[in-house]
Amino acid sequence: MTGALDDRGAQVLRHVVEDYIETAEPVGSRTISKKMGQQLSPATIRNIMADLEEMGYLVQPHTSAGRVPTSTGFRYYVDYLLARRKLARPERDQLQRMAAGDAGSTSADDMVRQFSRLVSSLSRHACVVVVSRLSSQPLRSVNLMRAGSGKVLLVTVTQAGWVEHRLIEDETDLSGDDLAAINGYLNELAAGLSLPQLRVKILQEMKREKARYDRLMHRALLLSAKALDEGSPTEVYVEGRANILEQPEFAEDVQKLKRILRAFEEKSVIVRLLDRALEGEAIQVSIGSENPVEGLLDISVVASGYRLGDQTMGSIGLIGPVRMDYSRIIPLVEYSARLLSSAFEHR
Amino acid sequence: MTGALDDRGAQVLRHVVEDYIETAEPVGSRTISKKMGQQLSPATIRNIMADLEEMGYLVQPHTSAGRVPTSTGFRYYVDYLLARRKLARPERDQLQRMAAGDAGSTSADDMVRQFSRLVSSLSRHACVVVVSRLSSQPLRSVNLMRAGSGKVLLVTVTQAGWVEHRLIEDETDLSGDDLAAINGYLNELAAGLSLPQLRVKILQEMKREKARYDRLMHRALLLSAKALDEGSPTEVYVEGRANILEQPEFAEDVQKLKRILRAFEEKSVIVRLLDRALEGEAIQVSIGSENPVEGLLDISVVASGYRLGDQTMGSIGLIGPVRMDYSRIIPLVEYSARLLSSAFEHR
DNA sequence: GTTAGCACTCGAAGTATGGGAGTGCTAAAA
DNA sequence: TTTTAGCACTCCCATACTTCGAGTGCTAAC
Repeated sequence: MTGALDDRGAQVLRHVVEDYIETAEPVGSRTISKKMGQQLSPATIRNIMADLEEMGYLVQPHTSAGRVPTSTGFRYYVDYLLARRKLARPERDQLQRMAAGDAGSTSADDMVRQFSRLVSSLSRHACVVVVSRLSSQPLRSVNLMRAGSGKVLLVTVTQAGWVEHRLIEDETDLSGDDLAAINGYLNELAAGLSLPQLRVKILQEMKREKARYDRLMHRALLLSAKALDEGSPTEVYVEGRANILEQPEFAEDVQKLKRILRAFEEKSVIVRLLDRALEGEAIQVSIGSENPVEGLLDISVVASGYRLGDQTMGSIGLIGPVRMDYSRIIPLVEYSARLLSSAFEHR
Repeated sequence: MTGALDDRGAQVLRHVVEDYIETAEPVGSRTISKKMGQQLSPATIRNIMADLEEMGYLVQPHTSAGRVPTSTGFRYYVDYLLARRKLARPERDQLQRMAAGDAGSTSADDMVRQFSRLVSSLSRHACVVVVSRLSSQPLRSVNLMRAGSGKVLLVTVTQAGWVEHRLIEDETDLSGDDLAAINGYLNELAAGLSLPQLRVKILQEMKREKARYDRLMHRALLLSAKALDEGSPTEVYVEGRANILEQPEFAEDVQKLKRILRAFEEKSVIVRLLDRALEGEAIQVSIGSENPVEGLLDISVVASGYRLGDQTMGSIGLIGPVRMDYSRIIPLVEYSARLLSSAFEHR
């Protein structure tokens, strides 16, 4: 199976894929012949298609139906045949406005949510944004606040504007003045560090402070160390789930639909779908059976990491049917990822 | 239409509703006759059912099919015929553990999310929790933090443990010491007040400070006043959307399904569905056509407000098909609302 | 190597057909 | 007067059968 393709075979495959993307129906030889300007008769096309089938790029749902591309077929198309369309001007403008314009007064959180919603509506697929390496970002400020008797809240703000808070249990209540003093001290320590770095620093300081017997500061360090042990959770934003319903292939088969929507309820599954994209910055396309979640054979994921500074910080992806319009979706995701990167950069 | 029901009619209606809830199929006279211990023959039941139909409590999908309760029928059932089952012990225990046990170390946010998820899985419907009157809660502490050049973050923690933050634009950068001073001052002002109250107080103070020409404090007040102008957003938690798919009546009709899932994407729609429950503490049942969102004729909402202190703070609701098991769902929602109230009380 | 021609396949859509669940009505029984 | 047995009737549903057409594979001619 799966031999090399000559140019003609490739062109036929391309047309089959593109027609199938458009119509969601099996494609016949006559259609392809027409699409190729009748250089070749349907009969010839049939021969070529039979070859393509033998090589594993196409299948027939049943004898005497047209052909449908397999995952392998789509993969070949995406890797070698795809004519990348540039993103349309108005879409680019919309995205840019959303990513940059609001940056001023919107929290990072809201910005991502709105951005993801826009991408989902532009693509007419479900859009997922994962924010995962929060803890590796350098901090802008750190603050302990009172949050009830026996409880203190540690609020951290990263330089990119992500706010995070965690509750710490603490038997002895600290006075407002104490907290203020601690905060001053903590912020000095934290300047420019990431959370794990801060944690290390705090542990070092604790040894020194122990010697100095400054009870208050020791207490501060103890508290923060406790909070930082946990590590940051991964944030996941999903918008446009309902777009899945627009796909004719799912509207017919409620079982598939169920599986997919159930999967969307579980954060961890979504993260798993996208986490390959976290590796690098390049765009990742997982087609049908290729994707890392078993049981979701009917969906594709187009995702890309985005970075902050010099490391990837999360990923943005579109989830739709295998039959998605990659030539439009891939540039869209690429551009969106780049925009996200720069939006965080310029905060 | 819609006359009074004698006892026999009511009993028949009750059985029709209950059977329909169980089977999702039109109910015939023979079935009812059996259910009632054959005190009455099918023929008699038929007469009664014909009456019930005339009064608007039942309909026939077509001649020679059984009957299905109308919204009016369900309404009558809920108002007068419902035998309220008590919540099963293990379910109560689970809920209690979730609401109380975690209260210590979990943020209010997470607690609500997990609680809602549990309620959804117990009920096998979609569970929504709305947190809307955040701003009326008394504050525990307030804090300004640096959040980038020209930006300051105002973090507020309410006594019930809700954390909120808002970004404020601010041209001149304040030093750490300045912020500390401001925070001390703000916290003194804020003690025991709710956000709007704090806002009023700040505006008062601004007048006085102007006279005193204390530039720093004036600046602090200006910042906070700006942030507080906006009012708190309403938080919405939805869990278990996919449960909708389990209902046979929706699995068949993809159009309905689409409408419902689309509605779930829009926060404002969900809030609208539940906001009747915000009025008081009593349980609210909106059946089919009764519910405030047009176009969602096939779903029912069972919701109840929950309170913090002496006023309702939000609501919790279950959303499912009209044919939901009210006798189980109503006590579940009631109990959940009460638990939420007390969970917030004891923070 | 390409193509016209043709028999063949198979699903989709349309058309009987019988069975059954359930009804309404009537007339007799209680 | 209320209840019930009896019965004709209605209409959905499942099944089977037919037709239609899109599309194929193969063969033989170009």
